[in-house]
Amino acid sequence: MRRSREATAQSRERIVSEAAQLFRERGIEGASVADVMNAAGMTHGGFYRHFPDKDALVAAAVDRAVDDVIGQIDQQAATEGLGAAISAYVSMYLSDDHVKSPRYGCPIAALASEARRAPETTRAAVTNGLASVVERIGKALPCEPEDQRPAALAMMAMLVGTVVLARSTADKALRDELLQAARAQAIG
Amino acid sequence: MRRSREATAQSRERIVSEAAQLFRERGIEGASVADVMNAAGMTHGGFYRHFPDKDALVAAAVDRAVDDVIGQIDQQAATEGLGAAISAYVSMYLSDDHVKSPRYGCPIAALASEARRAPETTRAAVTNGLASVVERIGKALPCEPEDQRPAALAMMAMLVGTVVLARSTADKALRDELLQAARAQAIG
DNA sequence: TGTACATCAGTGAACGCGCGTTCACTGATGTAC
DNA sequence: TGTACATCAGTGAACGCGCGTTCACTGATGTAC
Repeated sequence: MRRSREATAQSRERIVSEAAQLFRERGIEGASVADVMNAAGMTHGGFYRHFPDKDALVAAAVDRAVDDVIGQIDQQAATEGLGAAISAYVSMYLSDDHVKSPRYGCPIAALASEARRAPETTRAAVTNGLASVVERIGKALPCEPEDQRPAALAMMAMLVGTVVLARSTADKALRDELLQAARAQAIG
Repeated sequence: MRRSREATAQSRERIVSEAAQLFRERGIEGASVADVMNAAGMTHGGFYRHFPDKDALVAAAVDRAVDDVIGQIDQQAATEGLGAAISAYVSMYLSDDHVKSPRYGCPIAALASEARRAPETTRAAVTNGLASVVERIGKALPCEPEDQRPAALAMMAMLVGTVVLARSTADKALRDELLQAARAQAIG
């Protein structure tokens, strides 16, 4: 049954949105096309009316996840200033909730090691997201302008590394220690 | 054809050794049992004479990779002291070679995001490796004893994060910037 | 030490399964007049 | 505005493929006497 243009656009929107969450939660290989379509309320066959293949969905989903994160930062920066927005971002990043729920969290921390073997479109989306966040962190750092970028890169590496390590270890105490150590370094 | 005890032990050794390399290079899901067995010079059927299933091989391979890394540090520490060993480790970690060749590099950076969804045995092997490296880094850091552990955790997070990010981005210039920023922060 | 037999490491075909993808089909939507 | 037809979003069965795993088989090794 053919759908209206609006309904078609909404379907695509649901597919991308669910994919952005499922890929972060289960990994790219861990979430199948059928999984995503079911989450979007459809069967798998219709997928190819929206995307040429799974790789195209992956790229769109990573783009979406990146846009969401950057959008949140920029929105808060517009009302409360960039410094407050970055502070909030770092606090969120190093929170228990973020470690526990990759679904709505940083796509880079969730997908980074799969991205290494992903097609160019996906790698480009990750690179773009990384560059955008680093740029905003840099501007918010209280140091000499020429030191902002390296400091922002090192900060981002520590954020990503902390969350990746906290998620990979089974030891709750070690997880807490990691988060606290990173907070001390990043905030205090 | 039955093999001698010695030949059997050598076969198992080759399987674990090749698995430790292939899993780091291609990921756990990216290297099949048949791939590992071929690399070890055998066909896939014989695998189950050595391991009950692939999960057991993954755990053994991660253990092996971790032991190799820790062994290198400890060996250098025995002759040149822990400080020199950790310095060399950090330099190696933040080198272009390490980013380019996960095959012989840090198993945590290579497998961390897959480890999150891996069985308990694999997670335990990763946790054990992380704890071992952090302990050694802590002892080598020139700060108050009570600050050594958090500083070591934050340092390890930055090392892992830098390499994970450098590997996931397609942008060579950004990769170089990441490594240089991390070196400046870690080494001084 | 030598012999007869049991063991088992490794082979290669076969299995079931889930995956990405294709396809014939349906029927509501969009378009042409 | 109404009608006739073409389009195409979504369904569900089917496909080929690679995976982890199983299994009958082979023949050298290990063991019992």
